[in-house]
Amino acid sequence: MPADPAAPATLTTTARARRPSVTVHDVARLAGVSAMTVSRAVNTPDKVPVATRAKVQAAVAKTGYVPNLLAGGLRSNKSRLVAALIPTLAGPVFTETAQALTTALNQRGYQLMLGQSGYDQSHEDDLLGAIIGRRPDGIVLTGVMHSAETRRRLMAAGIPVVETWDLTPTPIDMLVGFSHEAVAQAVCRHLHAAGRRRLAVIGADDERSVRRSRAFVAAAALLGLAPPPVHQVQAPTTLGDGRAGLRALRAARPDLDAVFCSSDLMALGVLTEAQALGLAIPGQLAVIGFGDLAFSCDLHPALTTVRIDGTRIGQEAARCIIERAEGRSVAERVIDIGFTIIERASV
Amino acid sequence: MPADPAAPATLTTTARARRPSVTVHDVARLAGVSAMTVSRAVNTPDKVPVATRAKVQAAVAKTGYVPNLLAGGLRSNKSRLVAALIPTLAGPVFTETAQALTTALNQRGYQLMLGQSGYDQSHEDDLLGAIIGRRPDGIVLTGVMHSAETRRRLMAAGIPVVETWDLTPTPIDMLVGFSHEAVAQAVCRHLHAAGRRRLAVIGADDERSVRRSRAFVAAAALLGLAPPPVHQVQAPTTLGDGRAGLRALRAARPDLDAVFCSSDLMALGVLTEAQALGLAIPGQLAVIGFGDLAFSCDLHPALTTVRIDGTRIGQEAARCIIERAEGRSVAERVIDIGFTIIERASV
DNA sequence: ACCGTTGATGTTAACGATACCATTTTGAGA
DNA sequence: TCTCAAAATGGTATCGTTAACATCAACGGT
Repeated sequence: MPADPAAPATLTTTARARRPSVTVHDVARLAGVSAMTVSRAVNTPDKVPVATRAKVQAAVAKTGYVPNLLAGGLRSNKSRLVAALIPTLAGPVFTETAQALTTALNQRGYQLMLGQSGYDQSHEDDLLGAIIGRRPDGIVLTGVMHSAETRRRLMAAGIPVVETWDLTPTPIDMLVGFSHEAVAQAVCRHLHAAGRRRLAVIGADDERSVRRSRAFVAAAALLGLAPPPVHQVQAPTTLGDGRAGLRALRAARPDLDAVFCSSDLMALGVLTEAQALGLAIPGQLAVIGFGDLAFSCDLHPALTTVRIDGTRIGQEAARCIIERAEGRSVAERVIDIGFTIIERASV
Repeated sequence: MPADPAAPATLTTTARARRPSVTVHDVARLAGVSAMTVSRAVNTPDKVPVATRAKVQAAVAKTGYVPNLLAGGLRSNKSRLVAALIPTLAGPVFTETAQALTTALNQRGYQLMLGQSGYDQSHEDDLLGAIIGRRPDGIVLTGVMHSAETRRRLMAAGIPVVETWDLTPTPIDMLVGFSHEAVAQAVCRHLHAAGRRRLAVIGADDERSVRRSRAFVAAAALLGLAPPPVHQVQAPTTLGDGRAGLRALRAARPDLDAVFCSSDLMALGVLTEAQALGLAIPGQLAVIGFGDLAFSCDLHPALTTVRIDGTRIGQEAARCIIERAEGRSVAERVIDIGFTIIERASV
């Protein structure tokens, strides 16, 4: 016997039925006011007398009304959406910024939309189209290296843009970051001041890390030191890369006395390898990392590293975007948040 | 001399001017077709003959047209947006899933919207309102513990929901996860089989970690072992928590021979503290973690841990949501992805 | 030559909110 | 009591797209 086609559809997950949603008009009717008043009571409660506001709120509660932000955004040209384009979520570096960004935006009623550009450039344009199509009130980018095409579209879209984690004299629009060259210089001087002379670098192959490595080598030359060998690995960096890096560097130069690692994770790798090798730190080898991840202060020995205030980057970026989204102008288009060398036990 | 007020406004970031955007109609006019044909050529190229498609594509390229997805979403009731609610981005645990989710969704033309609920419950409802207001095609939740109010609103909204990282016989809608109880049991048996008898736990105070700790204690009882002491710390867990945890546990029970840590980060803390204390691992103490983070295989000694395939969780969740968003039904509403104990050197 | 089918395209209206302007009510001051 | 500005509220049109339906041409089969 065939199943009765008139039987009620099984409850197991059928296609989403278009359910008639509750609109401002439904609420308005129930509250005995106009749709416009409902809109005002919901979005700008201050502009509505308490009595009216109460009526509307009661109606909202009773109907379970949730404003359709697609409709509102379309009409008002304000989506309350902010997009962030990051290379990857895998590295721990950007999570702090993403976290701060999300929190700061949510507090002000904005949502964060996440896009991962990857370290390759191929899909960046598709992604950008999908993002611009949603008419975000702002876009946060990581880094400053972008294809000419990307820059052009971004500027053409007229959306506020904040570039982060880097510094450039020619930002697309706004910028919150710091100088990777200055970091490398400071680290090199710090190691030199600590009496280290035979330096080396373990860096990644992403744009910003490469610039740190290069600036480190240049700074060493300026200090009259032997050119530090650079061991370069593929981003995102891992603990294993640090271990392998130390092995490789020591194979070439057994007398190294300091290593600058492009991430704390790799520095932990160096610490680990040193322990396995029975190498004393900082006695025989100084190690300095980059990023000051949460765990770095608790390592043994505690890791000396460069602290970047990723939270502040996220907060400032959010502030810039919100200012602009709400029609105010931003005085400082370029914010250099600097960095700090945190001296612990590994140097 | 005061600045001339009549000088052209400085270019520094004024409020965003409403710029007349390019619409389907502009493209249609240029291509000599109707708006509807443009829409079809853009969204369902297969349904349009090549000649027409070419005309439209040329016009799109010339005008720089970017479809307004707010408008499209409003009309078609398909936003191509998926929201993810996670406790925090800070812990490394969920990043793998978020990464996989983003990638899988982007590939199919969906965007991920991120919301951080925090470990407190207070703002969860505001956040939920903002999310539902955007009419996402799906919502991905972390964990299954949600307020009755949250569950009610979610079900009322009629949006496909995937709960992740946990198992329950009564999901809101769909679920991709594994049993924390089963993990704890397996770990306990594993340690027992390795000859360990005086076990302990360092766990976090979040719902899922607490259940692992409890199940571990229950499993120990079943094996006739002394009740393992549980050291509980606040989520998100850190390396320092692991160090402090080991110190605290050893102060109470100096003869411990195995510790189950609720995260690899804490396990690394235990390893670090053991090294500082001169405790041999695994000789004097076995350590097993949870999560199999990227670094765990490269530690010294390499960390034995429980691998959860976070990437697979993200991919399956994306698949479930997309299936439903595109009107198909999902056969398996509950997917148990299981777990694996990765045996390395620390047990 | 006729008819029904398929494929290509166009027309109209609607999704749900808010900007803009018009109207009504309120209340302070003369 | 009257006037007038400010406050409160309402009506209408519109944001840009696509669902739904309508139209028309092309074509194969009888």
